[in-house]
Amino acid sequence: MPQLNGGGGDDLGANDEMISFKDEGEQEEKISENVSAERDLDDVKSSLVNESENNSSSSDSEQAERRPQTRPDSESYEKTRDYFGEALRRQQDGGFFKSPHYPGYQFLMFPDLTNPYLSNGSLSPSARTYLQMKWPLLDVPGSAGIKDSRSPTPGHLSNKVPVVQHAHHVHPLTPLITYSNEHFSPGTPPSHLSPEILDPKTGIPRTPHPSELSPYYPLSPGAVGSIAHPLSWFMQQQGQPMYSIPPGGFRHPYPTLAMNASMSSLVSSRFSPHMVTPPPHSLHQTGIPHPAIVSPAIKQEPSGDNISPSMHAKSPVPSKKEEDKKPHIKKPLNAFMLYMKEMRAKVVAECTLKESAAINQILGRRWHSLSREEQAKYYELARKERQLHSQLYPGWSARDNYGKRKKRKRENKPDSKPEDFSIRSKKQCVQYLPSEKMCDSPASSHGSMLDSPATPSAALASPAAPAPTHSEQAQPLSLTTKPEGRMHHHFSVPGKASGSASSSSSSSSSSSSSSSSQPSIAIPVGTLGSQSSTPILTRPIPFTSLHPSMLSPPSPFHQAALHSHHSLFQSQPLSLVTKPTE
DNA sequence: CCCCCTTTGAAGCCG
DNA sequence: CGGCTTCAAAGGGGG
Repeated sequence: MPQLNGGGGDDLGANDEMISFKDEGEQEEKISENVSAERDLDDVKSSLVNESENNSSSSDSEQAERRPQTRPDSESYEKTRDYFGEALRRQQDGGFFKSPHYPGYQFLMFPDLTNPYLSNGSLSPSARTYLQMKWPLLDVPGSAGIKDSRSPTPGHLSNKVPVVQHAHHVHPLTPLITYSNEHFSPGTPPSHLSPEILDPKTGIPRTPHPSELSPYYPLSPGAVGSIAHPLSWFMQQQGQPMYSIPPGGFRHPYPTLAMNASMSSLVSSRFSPHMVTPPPHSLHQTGIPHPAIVSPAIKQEPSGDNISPSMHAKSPVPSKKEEDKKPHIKKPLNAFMLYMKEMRAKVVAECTLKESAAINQILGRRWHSLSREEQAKYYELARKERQLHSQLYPGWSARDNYGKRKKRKRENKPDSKPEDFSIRSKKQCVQYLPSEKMCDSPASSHGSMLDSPATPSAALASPAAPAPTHSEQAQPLSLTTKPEGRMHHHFSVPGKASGSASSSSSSSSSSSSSSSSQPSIAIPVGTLGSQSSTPILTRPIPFTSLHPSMLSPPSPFHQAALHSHHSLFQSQPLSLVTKPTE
């Protein structure tokens, strides 16, 4: 949330833009450099591409770099191209945000299964598949095209969609939208809701039609707030409803927000009326006092009964019983996660790879390749989500989930014994990058747009607000993977970060961008070694398979840090290798 | 069966 | 205030 402040959470709009611009300018010292850097990147990339890409035509790869899409079909390419072109034009016109994103809002209404934030709400498998559809929607035209060919059309899916879950989504969303508005202070009356969305007649917020939505986006650069709505929809469509409220649970946390009804109607109309009905599992429909209270998970948390009164208080470490009872409220998704959700299916479809790790790498790359505008969208979405989340779950704090995760991933293991660590290390280094190589489109992508700065969002929310350019620069080299990324975890003790861990991690972290904890960047060998990462490729991917583009470095973005990182990268080019543990 | 892996970002915790 | 850690999604792979 602090970030919000920076961005001026409330007013996303114009200010954001301004800010973002500023950032860029401020960014470090050098805008000009950035530009040059971009060029370099392009060059580098192209060179890399050529080198790396044996199979795929270099030309393709190049193009791919410029376009976000990965291995799009020819059609998709063109579409994309057009799409971007339009975006550019619009930008030029003066509106950053004007670019039409997510044309497919229509799909938004997917029924989602359960509240995304609830752990319980896990999607059924079908749901997941379902998700795939989502991206097509979101996706830019190009992608959609692709999708069609390869995967079932969304429409089909939608049909398939189980009636079961969706109901939740619907309602939940509404709240999002409304809240998402500008600031939605908890107390904010519905009236504040963005006018755009509100129904003129009733004054009630209405769900934007897909068609309507898209327009909004482009329209108001300044009115970021307004955008929020669309975004929220967008998100949902992606697969999971952003904030779905437990079916029964809180249906009306904010009764005032009539949106629900309207929205639901929309959805229902699109999908099936049935959807509206609450699913059986809705646990506490009635019982829930606070919106914040979420129903316990249907699946995961059996106990799910109601949430103890304390819930909104957020008991940090309740007894087990309590924990069980407490619904697990998930963290709001950050920009990247949102992006992942959206794009994952696409990437998967394009690539043969199925492993999430590999896909995520690609996604990470793509993320960097996104234009700021695009990223900005996600940042905003994320911001809105956070806001919404906060409203929905006022008492919730991220810490509530600490320790809840199954096991804390890495660290937990018994601790930071060196042994453990070594173990872990073995896998880390592996690069999952898919052999498909093409899958990920390279970076520069819209590059053309890149110049334009400012990600509003960046300014707003994301601290990182990255300038894509930087990242790109780094990319080329980055073959490396991040070795250490998780290494620290080993060291650190699960419960609390162990000091030792920190130290070790620090090395990595240092390399890493400022904001991001993870060091995605390649670290100097020495450092790595300390961490132990042994780069063993557990799943070795043939080099050939790897594309440079895919490998892009992690997150360079972050302003100042970037530069430094940047240098690092160069110095240390690939680490694919890894070094043996210390 | 569960965790790991991987990505970025946000938030929390700790010093 | 800075650094480090945890968690969010996702799904094949591995133990």
